[in-house]
Amino acid sequence: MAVLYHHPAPEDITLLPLLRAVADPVRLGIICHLHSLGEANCTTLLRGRPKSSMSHHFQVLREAGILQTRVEGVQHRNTLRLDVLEDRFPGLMTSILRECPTNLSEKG
Amino acid sequence: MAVLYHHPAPEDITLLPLLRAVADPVRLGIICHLHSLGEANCTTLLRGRPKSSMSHHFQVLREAGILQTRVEGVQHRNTLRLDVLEDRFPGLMTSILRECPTNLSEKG
DNA sequence: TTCATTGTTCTATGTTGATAGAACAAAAAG
DNA sequence: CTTTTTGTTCTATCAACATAGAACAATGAA
Repeated sequence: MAVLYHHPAPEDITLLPLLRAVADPVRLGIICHLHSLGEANCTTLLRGRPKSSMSHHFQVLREAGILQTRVEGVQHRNTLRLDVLEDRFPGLMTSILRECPTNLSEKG
Repeated sequence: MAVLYHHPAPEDITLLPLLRAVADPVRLGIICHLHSLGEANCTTLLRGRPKSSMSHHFQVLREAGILQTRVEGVQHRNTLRLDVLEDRFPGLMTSILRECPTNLSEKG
């Protein structure tokens, strides 16, 4: 897993890929959970889904510039890049996060 | 064309369909053009695309609550529902419209 | 009525992308 | 070294959706 993640620079984050990434129920869920948890690894957010699926979604979010991944031992910890996103597209993430269900623990 | 359009009520506009609708290059283009033109019919925004495709995209935008269509004679005039959207998802459309190319006439 | 314009509906096609199993890779623990 | 945990990569499959042609419907003009 000595994977070298590529996190796009702020200038390279563009609207369309970002909207595409966000326009998916699973990924929207990931975003909301990351927002409430602050940081989380892939396995934490599986809900019966296969790891390969989640890994895919994290990759999409990463390449869209929405989250960044930090390797710590065996785990890959993910965080939202809120500052960067707010700087790049003011108000966008805020308006999306506002729609997150308040009680995320209902399903885990 | 005595089509009865269904425009969802503000409460029935939900985030995921809205994001889905917006996460498409053609529809993003339509949105930007509508924003700069104020109002436009389908044919005005064709750029070599078949009418059926555009009609489809307008339908998606309409059902997502992004625009409303007003029939005037043979033409169907479309407008963004900015007030409703701003009320429902504050800041979202604003942050998207901010990314519209300033010179929309480059390609039409 | 006849024709032109506008846009929808129907249908088919093709492409993109989500899902998921299996094999693999890396790190830490035993 | 072996095992366990974590997550990626590869591959295949399936579903959703964009594209587009053709026929149709409605309005207005000639």
